[in-house]
Amino acid sequence: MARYKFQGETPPEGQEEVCPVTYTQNLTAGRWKIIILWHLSKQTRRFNELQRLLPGISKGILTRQLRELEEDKMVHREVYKEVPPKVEYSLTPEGKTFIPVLDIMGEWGKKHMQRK
Amino acid sequence: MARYKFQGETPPEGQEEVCPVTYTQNLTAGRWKIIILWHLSKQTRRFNELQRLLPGISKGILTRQLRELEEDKMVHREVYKEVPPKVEYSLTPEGKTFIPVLDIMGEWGKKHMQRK
DNA sequence: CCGTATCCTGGTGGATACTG
DNA sequence: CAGTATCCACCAGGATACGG
Repeated sequence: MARYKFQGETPPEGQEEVCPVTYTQNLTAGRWKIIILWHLSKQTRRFNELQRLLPGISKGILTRQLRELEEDKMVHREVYKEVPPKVEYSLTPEGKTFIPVLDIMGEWGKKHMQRK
Repeated sequence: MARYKFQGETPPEGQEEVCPVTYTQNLTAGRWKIIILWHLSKQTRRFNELQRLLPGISKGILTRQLRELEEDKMVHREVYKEVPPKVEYSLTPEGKTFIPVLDIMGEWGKKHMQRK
C-alpha cells in the first residue's frame, strides 16, 4: 500500500500499533489519489475519461495510481473483452465507505481556502 | 504550504480552481503532520515531548514539519523567554476546526485496518 | 532545551516511446 | 483504447554535527 512508511511500520518494541489516522492519510497519499477517488465517487469512469479529468497526468502515472488504489481495495477495475478495449473504474464497497471522509475533507478545505 | 503540487496550482487555462479535497490532503501530506496534529489535538506539547511521542523523528525533521504547519496556520508556537528555553506547540483556532476531520479519518482507518 | 546548517539518498512523479 | 517499459529529476525525509 502506502508509499510513506508510517508510525509503527517498524515499531520500536512493544509498540505494535499503527495510528489509524496516519494509516488513512497514507492510503491517499499519492499525488492524484484523492482526486481520483473523488471523481469515482461521482460516477464510474473509463481510463481515458479519467485522464481527461486530470489535466497533466500521464498514462503511466494514472495507471500506477489506479493500481495502488486497487491493491488497497479502494477501486475496482472492470475489463470488458472488446475491441477496442474498454476498462471501467469504480469504487469498491469499501471505497464507498470512504466517501464521507472525502466529503468532510472537501468541506473543510473549502472553508479553509477562503480564509486565505 | 504543501510539498506536492496539486490540481490547479499551474492551471491549464481558464481552470483556475483548486480541488478542496486535494487542498486538504496537501496540507497534511508531510510524513509526520497528521500524527502531530493528532497529538496537539489532545493537548499542548513542548518540543521534546513531541519528539518523544514520535519515535524515530529527528529534531531537524520535527522542526520542519512544525514550521510548515505554522505557516499553514494550523499550529501555534509559543516561546517562553526562559533559561533553559521552553517552547509550546498547540493548535490554532483554525487548527482546531480540523479535529472533526482527524476524527473521521481515524474512525475510518480503524475499521479499514481491521478488514485485513 | 530547542533548535540550525549540511549533506546525502530513496522514492515518487513525470516524459517518452512502444504495444496488444 | 488502455495500457507497458525505461529512464530521469527532484525534493522531502533523514543523519549528523554544531550553536544560543
